[in-house]
Amino acid sequence: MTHSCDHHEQHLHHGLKETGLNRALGAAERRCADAQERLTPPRRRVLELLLKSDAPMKAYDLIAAFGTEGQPAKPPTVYRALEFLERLGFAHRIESLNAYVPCRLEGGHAAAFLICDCCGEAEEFAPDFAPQLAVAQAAGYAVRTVTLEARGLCAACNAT
Amino acid sequence: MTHSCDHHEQHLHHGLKETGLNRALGAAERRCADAQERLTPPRRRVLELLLKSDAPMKAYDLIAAFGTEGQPAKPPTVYRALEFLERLGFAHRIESLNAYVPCRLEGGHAAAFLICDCCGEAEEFAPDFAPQLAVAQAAGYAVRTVTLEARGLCAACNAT
DNA sequence: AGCGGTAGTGTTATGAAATAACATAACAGA
DNA sequence: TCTGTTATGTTATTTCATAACACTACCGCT
Repeated sequence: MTHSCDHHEQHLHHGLKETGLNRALGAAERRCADAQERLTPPRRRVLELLLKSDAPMKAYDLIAAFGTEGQPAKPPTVYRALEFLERLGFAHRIESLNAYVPCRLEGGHAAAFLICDCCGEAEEFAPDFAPQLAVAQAAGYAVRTVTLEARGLCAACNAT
Repeated sequence: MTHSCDHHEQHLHHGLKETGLNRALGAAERRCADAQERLTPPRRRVLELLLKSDAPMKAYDLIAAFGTEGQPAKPPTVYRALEFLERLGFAHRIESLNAYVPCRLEGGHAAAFLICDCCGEAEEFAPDFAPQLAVAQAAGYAVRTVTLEARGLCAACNAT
């Protein structure tokens, strides 16, 4: 993912290294087992790439990075893995960027993001959708999923 | 826009007919004049198509419907018009659908939608983002725009 | 072990969404 | 009228996503 600022260093998510990565992948394995789902090699690989990344990744970034020797994946391979990861709550799609991030939160799975238009970072937070759900209820809607994307400048980029 | 249900009749937004359409376009003209902007023919045409539609329209729906004698527009024509309409607050993009709707609200311009996955209708509402903005503030984010999209079933589709 | 169903993958091709780049035209102000 | 700016027309390309179909791996059954 690109970023137009020059102070990328100060930012929060630096992609996981060995230890944290293995822990996260292990946790995913376990949650798959619990759900009677399989974290197959391509799915695991895509999750790994997302976890390693500092910022949201585009589908074609993942496609390019997929192979360990530089060979790209075929698009459906990655899109199918992303679909799975989203379904299990391991990843989220950021609609306004056409990009994907690994889920950084524990329990809940409604997705909400603070997205920095300068450095490209996307910070996930646990949203409180109470007022919006009240509106939905008043309108008779049965809500299945809610996503919220707030665009602006992160603290570091705003300071510069 | 497509819809999978068979009770499309009961729904709320039926696209504007002559009178309402002219009123809405006139209002847009006036707001442009106030803002020292120009509602040029292609911009006006795209806004007209959005206002007439029952449901969110895809960019290529607009491209196809643009010419009065069936000739399509060129993509940049429509995309530029949409960019303008969004900038002036006359239209919104629904990210999770890659589609556009005319703004149905008066004052505020943060966009929030209840989207029916069955019939394809998108109902705009005036969001109260207080809890989310509190989170943003705590994180030091300077928020520029917020969009919220709630997917589910509208009252009519849920009943069936 | 052998069988059959379901879920997952590989592959080719194509479709849908959006923009780059550059030429031309319309308009407002000096 | 000249000039800068904003908008449009046009060609081509890039980016994003999925359809369709053949093949394979795995699970539960008898």
